[in-house]
Amino acid sequence: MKLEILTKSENREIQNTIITKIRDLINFKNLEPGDKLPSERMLSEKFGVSRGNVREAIQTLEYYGILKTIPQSGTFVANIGVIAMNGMIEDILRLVDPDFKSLVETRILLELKTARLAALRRTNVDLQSMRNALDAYTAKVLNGEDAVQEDLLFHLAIAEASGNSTMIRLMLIITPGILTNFEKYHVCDVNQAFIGIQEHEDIYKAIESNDPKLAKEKMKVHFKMLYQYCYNIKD
Amino acid sequence: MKLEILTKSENREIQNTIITKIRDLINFKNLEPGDKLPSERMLSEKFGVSRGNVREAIQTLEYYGILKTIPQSGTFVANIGVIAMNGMIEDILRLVDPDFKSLVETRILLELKTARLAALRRTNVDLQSMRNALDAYTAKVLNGEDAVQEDLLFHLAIAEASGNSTMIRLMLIITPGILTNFEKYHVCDVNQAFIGIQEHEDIYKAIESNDPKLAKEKMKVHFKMLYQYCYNIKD
DNA sequence: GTATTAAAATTGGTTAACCAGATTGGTTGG
DNA sequence: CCAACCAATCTGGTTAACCAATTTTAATAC
Repeated sequence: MKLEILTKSENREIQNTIITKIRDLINFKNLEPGDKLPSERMLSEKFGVSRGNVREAIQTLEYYGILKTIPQSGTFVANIGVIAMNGMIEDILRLVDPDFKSLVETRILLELKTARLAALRRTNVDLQSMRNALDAYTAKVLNGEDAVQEDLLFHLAIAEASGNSTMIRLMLIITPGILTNFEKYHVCDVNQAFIGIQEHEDIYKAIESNDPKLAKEKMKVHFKMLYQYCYNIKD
Repeated sequence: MKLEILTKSENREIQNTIITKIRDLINFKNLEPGDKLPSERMLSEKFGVSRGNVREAIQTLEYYGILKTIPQSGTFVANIGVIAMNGMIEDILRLVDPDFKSLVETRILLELKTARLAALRRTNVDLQSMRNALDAYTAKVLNGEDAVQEDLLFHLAIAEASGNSTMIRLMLIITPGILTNFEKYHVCDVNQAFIGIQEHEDIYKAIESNDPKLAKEKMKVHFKMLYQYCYNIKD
């Protein structure tokens, strides 16, 4: 049998076809929540793909809460109806690699909220880790060095201080895409870094003094440049 | 050798220890962005765990953009510095299963925004799929049936109409947790469903007439109950 | 005929062996 | 002395065989 290395997108295409087939199977067989899917081996044979591929597709659907596998027992349709399932799978299949614009738009949305929440909920420990990140950032900028990492850490510290575990998780999820695109489009500018010091200080002070409105406002100012830049990128 | 089935949390604990060890290794060996990690086989031997566990940990770190593996070549430290890396890994290790409160808080945040964006960007196709979901929802409610699925589809259709692929992705990611907790806490109430029809109609009309402010406002009304309910849950 | 129990088949999970491409080091021909 | 080439080795990716727990089936005792 011929073996070949699959690119990410090729592999994804296979996953999507398998997901489609699993969906069709559930619909055709009228499987209801709680019903058992055929075993991985049967599916791999029926679909003409390796069992590994089937497992991967199942894991994806499990990630989005559509299937539920129980060890030594089977894979089951989760407790959401067929209608919701079909709708969600449709969206999952349509998922594309995120574009820069949507990433920035989402990041700004998230961070305006985390800044606000941080001002309401920050503990002294949160405040200290924000202070540390901020000091490290300032030191590097004043020394003329690149400080993207310290910048990132400051923003993550704010997310931590927001006390919202889901938002932290979402921030971490979108961070790789943000970093990649920052590099690609050379967003970071040395000039901006200097301005950034004051902007960061303003945000910090607002959060320190428990002023949610001001914190959000200062974060908005901080993102103004980025916002404009992002909306000037060609679609 | 004894084999045993690991629970999800046990497996996660192993992953976290391996991630920690990889982080320590990078720090101790002063690996810089672009440097190559030892091979999976060497790591599995050095850490005393199976190669599969090592691969899983590497995949996690790759998911968050910290490592980058190239087939038939090796695993490399991604192009983010050690400082950012340490900060991010710390957050990743701290990640916990999301609590209901943070999920709802985040969902409301996201949906207020998607409603607004949908009012600005919706195409006629978007409008039609929203209409379909809405009609299905109304029909079921009027028939006295449970309509949680149709409700979900309507909200997903709005997210689609927002034209922001990242927000769609994040919505899908938090949806399983939302559904699980809705069941657990019996959030959905038949009384609310009737009110929901009008609220959904209001949101739809606002998006149809390209009124972002109104769309956000109507979405806020729609979430008012949920918001209060969520803040009354014990921490 | 029914309940009980044991054995056989089926399940998802795991692992060790294997694959082809990439890398590396040394060798050879110019 | 250097460039080109080749074979040995190392890499992540893949697969087939294996494991234990479960479920089903069949046989047996009552």
